[in-house]
Amino acid sequence: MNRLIATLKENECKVTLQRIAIYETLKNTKAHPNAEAIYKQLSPKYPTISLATVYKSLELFVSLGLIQAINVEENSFRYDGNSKPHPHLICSNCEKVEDLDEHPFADLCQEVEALSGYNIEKQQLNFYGRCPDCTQKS
Amino acid sequence: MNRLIATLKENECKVTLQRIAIYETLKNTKAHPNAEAIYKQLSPKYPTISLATVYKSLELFVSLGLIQAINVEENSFRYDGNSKPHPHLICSNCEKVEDLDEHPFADLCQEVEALSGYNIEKQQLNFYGRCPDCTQKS
DNA sequence: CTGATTATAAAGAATAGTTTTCGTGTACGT
DNA sequence: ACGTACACGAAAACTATTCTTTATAATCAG
Repeated sequence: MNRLIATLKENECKVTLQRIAIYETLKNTKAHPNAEAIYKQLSPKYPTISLATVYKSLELFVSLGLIQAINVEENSFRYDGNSKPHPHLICSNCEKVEDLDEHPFADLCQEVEALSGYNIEKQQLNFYGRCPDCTQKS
Repeated sequence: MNRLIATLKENECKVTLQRIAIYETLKNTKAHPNAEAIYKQLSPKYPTISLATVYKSLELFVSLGLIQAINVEENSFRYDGNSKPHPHLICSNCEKVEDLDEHPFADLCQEVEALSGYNIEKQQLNFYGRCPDCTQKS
C-alpha cells in the first residue's frame, strides 16, 4: 500500500481510489487472477469501476515494477502481486496457478547471460502439469 | 516431411498439400513465426490457403507432438518446429525468438516434480532481454 | 481406375481478450 | 480554492483465434 503510493508519486502518477483498490486486491490473493477476475471482485464494492481501468492500472503497475504479468497457455494474462521473478506451476486440469517458492534456480539468469550474450531483464518459468489435488481426484 | 506423413497416417489424419506446406515452412525456419507469419509466407505460392487452416494445422501438429507452441509476452503464439522442450531467448527490442541450445536445465523437470508434487507435462522457459545485436546497435 | 465415404479446406462470421477513443471528472501543485 | 494535466468510464475498435457452413479432395472398397 505504502509502496504503491510512494511509487506512484515518484513517477508522477496520480494516486486514485481505483488504483489502490486494484493493487490491494492483487496483493491480498495468491490466486494469480486475470483482469476480468479482478474486475469482478471489485464490482460489488465499486459498481462504476471499468474493466478498461483495471487493464490500464495493471499495465501501469507492471511498468513500474510493482507486480508481474504471467503468460499462461490460455491467451490471457494473469497477474502476480509479487514482482520478484519466480517459477510458476500451472495445473492443466483446474487451471490454477501457483508459485514455486523453494526454487533452485537462483542464478539461472547469470548462466543464461553467459551462454547467450543476452542482457536478461526478465524471465518466465512455467511448468504445466496436474496438481496433486487433481491427480488424487481422478 | 516423412515424419509428418507417417504421424498423420498413424493418427488417421489426411495428408494434404496444405499440411505439408505449413509443416515445411515451419521446419525450414529458425524464426519462430506465428500463424499469421506462416500464412503470409505461404500466400504467394498458395493463394487460396486460409488463415483458419493454418491455425488448425498448427493446432493439430502440436497435439501430435510434431511441433511446439511458445507463449511470448505479446498475446500471440509463436511456433517452433523443434518439439523437444528447450529454453527460449526473446529480444525485448527486435522481438526475435531464439533457441537456447546449450541449456543446463536437463533435469529441471524432475526437481520441480519432487518439490511440488505436480506431474509435469510441459515447461516453458523464456528469458527476455536485449540480444547482442541490439545491445551493440544502441 | 472409379465412385463412395469422410475428413479437411475455404470463407467469413463470431468471439474473447485487450486497447483505444473521447468526453467528463478528479488529484494535487500552486 | 483554482487550474490543469492526468485518469476515469463507457463504448467502440482491434486483434488473435475459433466456429460454422459449404465445398473439395484424400483415401478406401470394389
